Amino acid sequence: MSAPYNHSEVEHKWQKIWDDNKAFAATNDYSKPKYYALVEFPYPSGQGLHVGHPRPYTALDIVARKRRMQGYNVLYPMGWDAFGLPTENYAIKNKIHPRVVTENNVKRFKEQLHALGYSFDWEREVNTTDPNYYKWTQWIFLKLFNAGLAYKKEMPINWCTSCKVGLANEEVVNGVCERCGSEVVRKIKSEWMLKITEYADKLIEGLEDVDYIERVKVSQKNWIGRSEGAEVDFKLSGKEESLRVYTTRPDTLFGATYMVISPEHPYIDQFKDELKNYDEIMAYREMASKKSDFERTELAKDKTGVLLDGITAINPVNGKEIPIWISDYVLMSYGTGAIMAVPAHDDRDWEFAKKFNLPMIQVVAKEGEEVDINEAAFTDVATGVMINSDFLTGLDVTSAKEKIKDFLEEKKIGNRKVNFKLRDWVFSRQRYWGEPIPIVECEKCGFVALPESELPLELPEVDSYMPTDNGESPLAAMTDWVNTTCPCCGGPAKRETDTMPQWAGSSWYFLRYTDPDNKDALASKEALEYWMPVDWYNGGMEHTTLHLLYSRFWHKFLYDEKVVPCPEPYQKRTSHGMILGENGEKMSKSRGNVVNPDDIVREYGADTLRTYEMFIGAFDLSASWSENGVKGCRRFLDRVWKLQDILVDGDGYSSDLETLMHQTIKKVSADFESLKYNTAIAAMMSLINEFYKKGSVTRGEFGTLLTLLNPVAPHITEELWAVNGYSGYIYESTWPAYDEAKTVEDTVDIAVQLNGKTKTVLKLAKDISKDDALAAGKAALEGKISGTIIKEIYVPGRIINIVAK
RNA sequence: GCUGGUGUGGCGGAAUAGGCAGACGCGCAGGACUUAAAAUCCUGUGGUGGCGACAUCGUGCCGGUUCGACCCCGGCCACCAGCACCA
Repeated sequence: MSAPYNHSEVEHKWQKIWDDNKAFAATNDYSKPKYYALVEFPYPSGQGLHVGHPRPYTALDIVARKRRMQGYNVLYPMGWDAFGLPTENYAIKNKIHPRVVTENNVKRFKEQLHALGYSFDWEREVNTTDPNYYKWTQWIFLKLFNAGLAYKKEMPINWCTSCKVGLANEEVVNGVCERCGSEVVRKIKSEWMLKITEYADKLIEGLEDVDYIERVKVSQKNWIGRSEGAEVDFKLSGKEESLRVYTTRPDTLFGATYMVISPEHPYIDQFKDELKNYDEIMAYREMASKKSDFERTELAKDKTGVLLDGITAINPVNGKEIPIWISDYVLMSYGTGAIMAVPAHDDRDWEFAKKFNLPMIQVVAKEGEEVDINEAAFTDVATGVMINSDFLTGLDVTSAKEKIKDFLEEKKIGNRKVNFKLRDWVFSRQRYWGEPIPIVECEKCGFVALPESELPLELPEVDSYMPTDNGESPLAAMTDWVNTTCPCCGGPAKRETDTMPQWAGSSWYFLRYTDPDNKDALASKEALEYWMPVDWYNGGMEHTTLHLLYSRFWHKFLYDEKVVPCPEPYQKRTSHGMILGENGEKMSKSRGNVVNPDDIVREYGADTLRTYEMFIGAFDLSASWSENGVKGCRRFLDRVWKLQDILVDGDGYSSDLETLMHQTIKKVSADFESLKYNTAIAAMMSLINEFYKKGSVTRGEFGTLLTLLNPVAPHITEELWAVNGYSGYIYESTWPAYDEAKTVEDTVDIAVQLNGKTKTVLKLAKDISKDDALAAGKAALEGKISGTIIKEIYVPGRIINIVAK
C-alpha cells in the first residue's frame, strides 16, 4: 500500500525544487520557437488573493506548462499593477506610506500565488510603482507629447465627490464612480488628454487581424462607435451664418421639420440680441448644466426643450423655413452639437415632436405595407423606400443616402463625415499614488517636456497624501518640488502636479516582461522582435473597453514610432467567467459568501483548488462555488494517487486500453487549446475509472496519465513521477503523442433505428460494407418491421436507419 | 431600445460535422467494511407505466425542413452581460 496523499508535504517539496532549479525561467535562446502566455497582472489589494484570481492563472498555466513539454521557450510572467486609489486611501486612513502598503500587499500576493504552484517566471517580475519601471511609462508619455497626442484642455470632467478625483468617462458607471459608488458631478478643470480618437479607425481595423473572442471584438467596436453620415449646412434666415448639423440619415432631409441645438451651443451667445426669450433659454441652459450625465439619462423618457424665438433656419433642399429649439437630448460633445430633426423617422425626434406638437413629414415608406407615423417613427432602413423627396423619391434608403451625399458635396452645402463615440482619454488624476507627469510649465515656453536624461521623475515624499477639496493633487503643496527651472530657457517654471491614471502602467507592461532590467530602453529590439506579440492573453471582460483599448492604442502608437515590431500587442484574447458564491451571488463580505483560497489550499491542497477551478464549468461563463465540488476533485486526485497500488510493469499500453489511451491524449490535447478544461479533466476521470475497473495500470499508461494531468495538478504528478521511478522531472518531460489511426476501435457500436427511433445497438467491424451493415441491421430488427421498407440508411461508424411504411 | 450570449435531470454541466441525449462530477438511495461514525469501496439513479426483457414521453414555447433535430430555418418567451438621447 502506498503512503497516504499528504498534499501539504508534496506541494511544499516541489515548490522548493522548482524555485531552486529556476524551472520556469524563460531563456534568451532566441533560436527556439517561443510562446508568450499572459494573464492580467493583479492589483495587489489589501484583501489578498480572491478565488477568482486562480481561474485565469491556472488556465494559462496549463497552456504554458503544456507548451514547455512541447519544446517551446515559454514566457509566462507575473507582476504588479500597484498604483491606485485603494492603496492610497488605505495609506491615508492608517497613516502608512503607500509604498509600504504596496510592499506588504505584494509580499502577501506573491506568497499566495507561490502556494498555488504557478510556473511564472519570477525572474521577470515587474512593478508599475518601481521608478525603474515608471521611467518608461513617463518616457512613453513624452513620446506621445512630442507627437502632439498629449495636450492640456479646460474641460468639464467627471468629478468623484468622494475620491476627490477626476474620472475618465470609462470609469463612470451609471452616473456613479466605478470604484467607490459615490456621486459623480461635472467640474471644469484643466486636464491632460491623450488623443486616442486619432487611432479610432486603426483600433477598429486592427481587430480583423487578431483572434479575439467575439464578444470582446463587439464590445470594442461598440465603444469606439464609428458611424458614417454627413454634415449639412442650414442657412439661418436673413443671415450669413449657417447651422451645421451631423446626421446619419441625410436621405431624410426632405422630412426635417425643425432643428435642435445643444444647450451649450455657441450660437446662443452669438445671437443673444435676436432672441426674444433669451431669459427663458438661459434658465433652461442653467438647469441642464446642473444635471449630471446620469440625470440626463434618467430623465430621457421625458423630453424637455425651449424654442429659440427669433431665429429660424432654411432647409437647403427645399427652401422651407423651420424653427430651432434647444434641448439637452442633443449633446455638445458629439457631432456638431446640432441636429436636424426628422420626427417621422427618428424615435427621439418623434417623442420631442409629439410633446411640443411639431409637424411631421413622412419621407420613407415601406414597400407594400402601410406605415402610420402617428403611431411611431418608421426607422427601418432595410425595407424603406423614399417618398415626398423630389429627386430621391422611389429610391431605396441606401441608394438615397449616396445620392444625397453626392448632391450635398456638389452644391457645397455639406459633406460626407465619419464620427466616433470614442472621446479622448482624460489622463490627469489629482492624486499622489501615481506616475508624475514629466512636464513643466514655463511662463515663456509654455508646456515643456523634461529631457529623457531626467527620467524617472520620482514621486517626492509628501507630508500628506490627502486629496484637496479645491481639486489639486497633494503634490501641489510641495512648493520645493513644484518650483523648478525650464529645461528649455532656464527661466522659472512649475512642475505638473497631476499624476497619471492607473491605466498608464498597465498599457505597456507586457513589453517590459520581455527584457525587464533594461536600463537603456523599455526593452531591447531583439527581445521585442523575438517575444512579441503576446500569443495568448487572458483577462476579465471588465477590462475590454478600458485596459484592452488603451493598451492597444499605446502599442499602435509605439509601432508607428518604430519602438515595437508589430501593430497589435495580443494575437489571441480570451476571457474567463466570474466565480460566484455558493448561493449564486457575487462574492462579497457583506453577503458573507467569500471563499478564501488559503483555506482551500490548506485543507485540500493547491492541486485540488486548481483542478476544481478548471472543472467548475465552461471557462467563459460564470460559475457558482461548491464545497462539495471541491471535495469531488480531491477524491479524483486521491484516486490518481492510489493508482500506485495497482501499477504493473509494461512501458506500453495494454491492448484493451490502447484505443482509450490514444483517444484521451487526443481529447486532452485539443481541449487544453480551446478553453475546454472541464471536459479534459472529465476525460482523465473516465480514464482512471477504466484502470480501476480493470484492476491494473501499466507504467506506460500511468506515465501518460501523469503527463496529461501535470499542467492541471503539477505537484502531485511530479511526486508520483519521482516516487515511481520515472526519469528526470515531469516538467521537463515530453507531451504525449497519439496515433490518429489508433483512436478508433476495430469494432464500433452502431445504433440501429427503425423510422428514426433507436431500437438496439450492434457491434460491427469499423470497415464493414454497406450491404453487410444493412443486412445486420435488418436482422436485428427481425419481427419489428411492419409494412414495406422504403429507405435504408447507413452512416459508417454511426447509424443504421430502416424506414418502413 | 440596440448588440452579443445562454436556456438540457434534484444540482454543476457533456454531446467532433444533423446520427445512441444526459459523458464526468455533485447530491440522493441501497449495500460492503466498522461496536459506531467519518473516510473508502460496490450497485443504482431523467419522468411515467410494467415483476420483467420492454413500452412511452423528454433538451424554454409554437411551427417547419429531414429517414433522423439539443444542433438547421421561421416566429415567440425568459434570463445573463455590454452599450445606451451618439442624431
